[in-house]
Order: sequence, then structure tokens, then C-alpha cells
Amino acid sequence: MALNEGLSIGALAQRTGLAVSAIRYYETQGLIRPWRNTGGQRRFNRADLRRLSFVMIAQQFGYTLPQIKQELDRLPDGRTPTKGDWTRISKSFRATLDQRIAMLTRLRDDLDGCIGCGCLSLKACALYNPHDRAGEKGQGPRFLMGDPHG
Amino acid sequence: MALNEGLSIGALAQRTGLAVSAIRYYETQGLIRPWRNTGGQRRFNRADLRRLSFVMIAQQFGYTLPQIKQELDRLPDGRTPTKGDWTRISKSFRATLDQRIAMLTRLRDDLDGCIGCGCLSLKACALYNPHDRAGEKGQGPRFLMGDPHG
DNA sequence: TCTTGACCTCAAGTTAGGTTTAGAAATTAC
DNA sequence: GTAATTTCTAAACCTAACTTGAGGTCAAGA
Repeated sequence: MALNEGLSIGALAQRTGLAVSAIRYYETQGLIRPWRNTGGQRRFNRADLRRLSFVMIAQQFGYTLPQIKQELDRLPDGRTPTKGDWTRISKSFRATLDQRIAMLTRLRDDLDGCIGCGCLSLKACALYNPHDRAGEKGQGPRFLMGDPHG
Repeated sequence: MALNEGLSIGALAQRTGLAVSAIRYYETQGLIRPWRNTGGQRRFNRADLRRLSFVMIAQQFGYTLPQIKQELDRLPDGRTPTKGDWTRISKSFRATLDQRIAMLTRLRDDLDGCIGCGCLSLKACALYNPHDRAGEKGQGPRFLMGDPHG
């Protein structure tokens, strides 16, 4: 492989730990844009290693591929994230993470209350219609672990 | 509807807030076992309201339907959860929840370290191969947001 | 040169947790 | 008794994020 010919998809797979099929899939989703060599095979920049690493991290944080694409698209064409980019993005990750931790903590508190009360004949319960999606559907009151006519 | 004929699927849907189609689906998954009236329509016990409420809560906690079925199957045939059942089960929920909170908190700490360091040329990074699935695949070292030959 | 392994495309399959649709039968309301 | 709801089944469809398979091509080593 000559010096300036870029990485093959297999090499990229080995170095990121991703499956070859996953990398191809990411291409269809617009997360990476390899070029083709004369034989029609994909060739990648070293910067794509970082892009894929970024994808993997963002997935850990629960981001969907379209959301990740959105972040990557904010970078000037094909650029590898700089320290400044990373700082901005990771602060947004941090906020998301804080929210999720807070949500679970509230759920835990609700559950603790519920363990104490036995919760089997409640007409309303904190576990029902939890904070993170209250009012989402507007379907009126529901009953939890109990029968309103019970 | 005579007093002892049980609830129709629509009534159950109204009182739980679930879609009729979801209730039918739960039956296919073995979470509830309605009987049929002479016309072939499903009829439910009031206890099924609690079973379904239980399903909905457990889903909030991230349990899959097979896992929920497993919990319900531990109850003597068709029984509605008693206070004792609920205490046991909710303690298990609590443990799961604690784990998930701890995991996210570690992730947040790692991220905080990573914001500081810039993280763009690391050969190893705490965000890579996070605690909750370390060693999962045995694929050797991977590189994160950095190029090992960089 | 030959062979083997990596790579190509495109379509279909996978899992989870359901929803939608179609056509028919049962039930309820008037 | 008739019309309007509900309910029935079975199969197809849905999203997300990929994987698998079939059939064919490219590249690298002996």
C-alpha cells in the first residue's frame, strides 16, 4: 500500500474495532465519506479514525446516528474535531448525561417511597406517568398497581 | 355486561392507557392470559389491571418484556402481586437502578476528565471501552479520538 | 499466473416492541 | 331489527442499527 493511498475498510475496521459492515452502513448514513481507488474500493483518511471514534463515544451517550451526523456536519467539511470542537460537544454530552442521571435519581426516589407504601391499592402513584414524559399523551389519569374501583 | 363476565379488551385499554393492540401483543408474549367469552372475545380479570400496571412500571425501569414475564411467572399461577411480592421485586428494581446511576456517573466523571485533556491525541482514553462493557469482546486494544501512529 | 483473501453491491433478515390494515363476526345502542 | 361500535385473526409494516447472503470483482503473495 503506497503512502498516500489511504486506509482500506478492513484496516479501519481493525483499528476501530467496528465491523466492516457497520462502517459501510455509516457511509450510507452520511457519517463518513470515503473516496474510491481505481478498483472501486473504499479508501479512508486517518481522520476518519477519529470520526468513527467520535461516533462510538457519542453512541455511548445515547445519541442516535442522525444526531451524531448533525454534530459532525457542524464541522467544516470533513474536518477532524479540534480541541475547541471537542470541548463544545462534550459539554453538550455532559448536559445530556446530567439530565439522565437526574431522571433516574428521581425515579429511584419515587421507587423508595413506593417500597415503603406497598403500593398495591394506590389510585395515584409517583411511579405512574414519570417526570420525564408527564403529559406526553394527554390521555387522562391512569391507575397503577391498583384498581380505581377496587 | 353481566357482573361476572370480566373486562373487555377495550375497557382494559381505557383503564391502563395502553393501546388495544399492545394488550393483544402482551398476550402473545405470555404476559397475560385472558379467557374467551362465547363469542370468542377476550375477557380479563381485574387483576390483569395490576399485571399490566406492573408491566408498564417495569418498562420504565428498562426491563424487557421477557424479563418482566420472568418476574410475573415467579408468582403462583395468575396471582396478583402481593405486598411481599412487590417489596421483593421493587428491591431488585432498586438495585438495577443504582447500577445504572453509578454507570452514568462514572461516564460523567470520565467525560469531565476528557474535557480537560482535550482528548484528541490520546492512545488510551477512559471514554473508550467504558466500564460497563469492558472486556466484552476480547478484540484487543482500540484507539479513541486518536491515531496510534499519529 | 494462480490463488486466496479482501472487497464490491444489493436485497433481505434481525431484534424489540409494538401499530396498521383488511375483511369478517360479535356486541351494543337506539 | 338495524346501525354503529368493538372485537376478531393474520399478516404486513414500522424504527434503529446493523448483519447476512448471494454472486461477482480486486489485490497481493508465491
